[in-house]
Amino acid sequence: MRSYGQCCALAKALDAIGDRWTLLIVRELMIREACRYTDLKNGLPGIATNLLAERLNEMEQSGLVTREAAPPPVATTLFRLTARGRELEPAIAALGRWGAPLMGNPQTTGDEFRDHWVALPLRLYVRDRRPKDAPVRLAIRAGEESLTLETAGDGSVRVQPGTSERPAASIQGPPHTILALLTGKVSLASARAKGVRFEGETKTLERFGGPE
Amino acid sequence: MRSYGQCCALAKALDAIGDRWTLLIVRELMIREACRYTDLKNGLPGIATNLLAERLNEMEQSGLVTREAAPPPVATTLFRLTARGRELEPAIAALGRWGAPLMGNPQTTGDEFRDHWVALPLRLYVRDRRPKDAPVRLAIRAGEESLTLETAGDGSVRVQPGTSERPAASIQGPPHTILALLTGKVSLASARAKGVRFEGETKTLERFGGPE
DNA sequence: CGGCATCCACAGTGATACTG
DNA sequence: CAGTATCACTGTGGATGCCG
Repeated sequence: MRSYGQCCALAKALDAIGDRWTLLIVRELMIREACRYTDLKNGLPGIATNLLAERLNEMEQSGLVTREAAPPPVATTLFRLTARGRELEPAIAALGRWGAPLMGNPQTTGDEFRDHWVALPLRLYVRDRRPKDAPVRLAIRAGEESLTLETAGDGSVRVQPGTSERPAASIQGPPHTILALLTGKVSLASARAKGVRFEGETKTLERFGGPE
Repeated sequence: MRSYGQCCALAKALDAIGDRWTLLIVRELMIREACRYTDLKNGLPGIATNLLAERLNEMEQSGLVTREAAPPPVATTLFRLTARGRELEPAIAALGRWGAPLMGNPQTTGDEFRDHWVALPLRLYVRDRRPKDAPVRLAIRAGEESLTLETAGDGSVRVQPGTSERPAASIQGPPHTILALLTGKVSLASARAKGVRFEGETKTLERFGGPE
């Protein structure tokens, strides 16, 4: 994109990440840590393959992304965010908070949905209300996506792709109902009515909540 | 712009404000409160007039901006942010923080600069370290722009365009040196060496600082 | 002068096809 | 799998014109 050519921090940020698709690529890499080209393409429905390639090159140039050749078992290139790229998290959180009211039901809007997208709001909005208690691990199966949520000890939670070993509890169901349950927007009873299956100590659930 | 068509809060936010120039228009309105078309055009060097008109229409449609006919002394349309538009402040702050390291010296980069732009970082980054003390008003003349900075009582500061009545102190000089002085990045002595003139109680200055 | 609308050259985008 | 190539289309920037 053309630079705005303005000596302003916001304009400079937009010069770097204001291009179409760029912030969504950051979103994918923030969720998945290391991605193959094809993972990115699947996680970004609607992107043209030439644009994805072009953006990845630009983002590598500007120090947001690194490209590494994975050893034989994988034998492909992996894309990762750099530290500088991960520093976009507060901006993405703020934009996501602002954009949340604009989301409609994907059934009626026809919007694309990917189960793994729920990892981002989980990471950004779910708080550990008792950070000093013993750490807890939660197994989540949101749609077809398996995630592990664990308390980080500072009030935040870590969300990793994959299944967990010996979780304190497990939740399975539609992604956005799981999110609503863990941020305290719906009760366990009404989440169950919407298809959520919860196994384990109920009071594990009380440990989690939304912001503030 | 085309919608991403994704059921994701970030994608929805970008659908609304991801267009080129849109966030910079929000920046202008956040600094100036009420703007004429021409004020916006002057504050956004490089924008084509048709694009400014088009963006303002889109932003009015999507509820970010209102247009009001000012009464006879002014006799022109004024553009303002709606409450929803002002809610973008955290996102703009986060992006600005991220973009700040990318700013170079406008002398060498050839970037455009407007004195009033400094009001945004002043408002976002300058903190009142003793919110419980009596409120204080500071007269600032950054380049050719007159601003009033006053403590809000909650640790933040308000920054308004225009001159102040009976300020506790006054600062005059190059915009970014004034910003560096008020966020505590440079001492009064070295700010003076860079062309800042400060009048009033020196300890007024100690009341202010950057984030954290 | 303030607030656009119109026109044009060109850069960015999206769909598809093709390749090592 | 990880792209590159092609091409129609849309968005952008610059200039200019119009109207109260």
